[in-house]
Order: sequence, then C-alpha cells, then structure tokens
Amino acid sequence: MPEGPSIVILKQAILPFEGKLLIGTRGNADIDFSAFEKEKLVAIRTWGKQLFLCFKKMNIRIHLLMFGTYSVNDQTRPDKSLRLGLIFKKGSAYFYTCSVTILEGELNTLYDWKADVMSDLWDPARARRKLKARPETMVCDALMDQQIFSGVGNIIKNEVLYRVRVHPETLVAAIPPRKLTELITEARNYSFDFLTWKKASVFSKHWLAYNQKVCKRCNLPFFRAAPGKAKRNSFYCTNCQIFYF
DNA sequence: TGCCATGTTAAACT
DNA sequence: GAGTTTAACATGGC
Repeated sequence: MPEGPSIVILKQAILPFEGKLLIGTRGNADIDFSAFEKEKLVAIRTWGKQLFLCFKKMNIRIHLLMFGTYSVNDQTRPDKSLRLGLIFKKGSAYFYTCSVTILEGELNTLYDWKADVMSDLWDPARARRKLKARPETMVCDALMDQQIFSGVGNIIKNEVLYRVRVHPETLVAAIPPRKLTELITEARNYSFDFLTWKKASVFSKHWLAYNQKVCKRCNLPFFRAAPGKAKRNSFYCTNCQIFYF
C-alpha cells in the first residue's frame, strides 16, 4: 500500500468526507479522541506517505507504515487491529495497523511541502539543491530520503534508477548534471505512472526492476543487494545501469 | 512453517 | 553528544 501515490488514492477515496461532521469514532489508537469527536473534518491533506485529517483544534496524522490498510464505507471488516474509525452521517473511514498521532499547530510549518513528489508544489530545483548538499550519499539512499523525495519508497526507488540507468550505489556527487536532472524528473514521473497503474490494478505488471530476476532490456540476470545506509533491497542490472564515479 | 516485505522510530551501540 | 546499528512493531503472501 503505502508509497506516496497510494496515499493520494487514499485521500481521493475519503475526500467526500471533507467538510463533514464526525458523528462517531472507534479504534484503539493511543490518542485523545475527545479532541475531535463531533467535530468537523475541515480538510484532508497528504505529504508523501502521510495522511492528515485536519480539524479545527488539531490534526490527526496517519502513516500506514509497511502493513497499514484502510476501508471506506465498509464496516463489515472485523475490528482486529482497528486503530482509528471515523463515522460520518453518510459513510465511514477505517484505518488499520497504522501509526496514528496528533499534531498540534500549523501543518504548513511542520513539513517542506515542496518536497512531496506528488504535490503541485513539488520543486525539482529545491530537490537538486538538497542533493548537492549531500554529495557523499548513495543515490539509493537519497531517493528514499523523505526530506528530499517525500513519498518515494523502495519500489519507486528501484524503478526510477532502472529507468534512468543509474546504479543504486552511485554517489550523488558523481552523477552528471543532465543525468541528475533526469533522475529528479523521473522520481515524479514514475510516481504518477505508479498512481495510474495502481488505480487500474495493474501496478505490479509494470515493474521493470523491483522484484525482477532478469533485465528486460538485455536479458541478463538482475542483481539484488541492500546497499547504502537504508539497507533496503535494490534490484538492478549491472549491464544497463551505470555506476558513475 | 518460516521468511520476507511498498516503513519508521526509538533504543542500544560505538 | 554524534553517528551508526539493531530491535521493535504489525499483517499477509508465498
């Protein structure tokens, strides 16, 4: 579920509840439910992999982590691991197995909204400046850095690197300028392809790198390793993806 | 059954 | 303290 594009889909699914009054709540989230019970859901926002439910006095931040799920207008699911259920006059939004926290204060000041690859505010020049400030970072780590590419997860990382033909262990400083432009551009482009394919339920059919065994370009076997500080799996072709140094 | 995974955080280390 | 590594959490699929 939970890379940036999936959270955009989640937002769209619950958008009908924006501006609506909460009439009930459920769940075992470790938060003060009285802060928003019977309140109006003023706005729904996303930043990368996080969803914000904005109320007059506070915001609820929901992060699906690795296994989080949700259901909309469906209360037939067992309440096992139900963290937060929001019940409206017409419908409901239930969140399972996720992180639920309360955020006080102005959301706009808490996050760099220009870092969200799915956002209209996405600023590639800003991402580039952040990359320049971390020259010794492996590109596989840089892509996963939520402060630079908010919303990018391990699948997007692998697919972007394959698309632009860059080896995951390449250091940011070694990437030629035009290639860096391409990388930053594709981080957003691929995320929107992800969104399209996910909506059409054909997402995994389009994987060219993630979980792949053979390179579709050259037919040679893929490498699989967990380099960098993040130690997340990278799938790559050493024939097609260049290691710049 | 055991292992692994679209993620993050906090504790435990050096 | 800093920076780094490990553990923890939780669910479903193979």
